[in-house]
Amino acid sequence: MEQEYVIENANSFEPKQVFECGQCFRWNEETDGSYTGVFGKNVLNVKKEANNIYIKGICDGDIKEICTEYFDLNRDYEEIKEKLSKVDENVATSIAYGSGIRLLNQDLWETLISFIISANNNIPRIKKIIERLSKEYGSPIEWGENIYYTFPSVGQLRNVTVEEFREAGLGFRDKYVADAVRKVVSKEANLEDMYKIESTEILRQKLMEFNGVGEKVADCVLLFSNLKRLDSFPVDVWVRRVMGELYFPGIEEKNIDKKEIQNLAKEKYKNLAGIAQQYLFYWKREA
DNA sequence: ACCCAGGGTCGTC
DNA sequence: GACGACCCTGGG
Repeated sequence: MEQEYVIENANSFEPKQVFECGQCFRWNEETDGSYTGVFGKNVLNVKKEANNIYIKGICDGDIKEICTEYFDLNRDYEEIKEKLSKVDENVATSIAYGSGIRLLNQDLWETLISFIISANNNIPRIKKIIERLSKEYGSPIEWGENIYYTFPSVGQLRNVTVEEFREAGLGFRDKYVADAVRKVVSKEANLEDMYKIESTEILRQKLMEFNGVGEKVADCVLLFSNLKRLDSFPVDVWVRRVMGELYFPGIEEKNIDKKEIQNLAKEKYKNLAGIAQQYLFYWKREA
């Protein structure tokens, strides 16, 4: 049954920014400017009018609880923006540009697989592949006249062959995803245990034990999944570009050491580096 | 037609 | 630590 939830005075919640800042792949814009997406066993539509957020859809539980968790509603983004704006003029500008960005609390398994697929790939194609996997192996959810599909669970992928992943369009990442499924099924890797690990660095190493997960993918999973390591600072081509322009003037992009970028980020943005990354990423990509 | 880049990682040297 | 290969797709 359809449920509804309204967030009033939502200053730090702009659907376009939340869903297009690169953290998620399953939210799509509707003709009216609202966004519809699938996460867990939920299908929701999110629309902003005046300064309110109107959410409706099919929920696997209480919509308010589910939204509070997923949309990170208990975190004070006003305070975060205030803190980060003080770092320097550059960040302040990027925050003014994407002041409605929030970090979603996404399922760890889905985030892990999604970002393995993201390697050396572009966003439209990543979205297509994930949609195809969901349709092929996920579970259907009916809402109105449409059928949506959940992201496939470990169990739903356990018998999928490398060849079948290749057919789904994963390209050379087919073997990585198949191996991740195998590791979790065989309990060689345990995702639940990862929540118990305190050190972001150790957790990062743990994630990198998955084939196809290097530093960048691990950092994205740390930041964008419900592991919620806000101190993680993924450096991709866009972030490298913007950080190079802002803090390493005159040096050619490819010559900037990635470690140096991350050290600088940690020093400047401290434990909010990941959120700063999102403001900078969105700013550079959109503007 | 051709090349290039895309939220990189891996194997090899 | 550097370097090329890698599936595939869209855009110049």
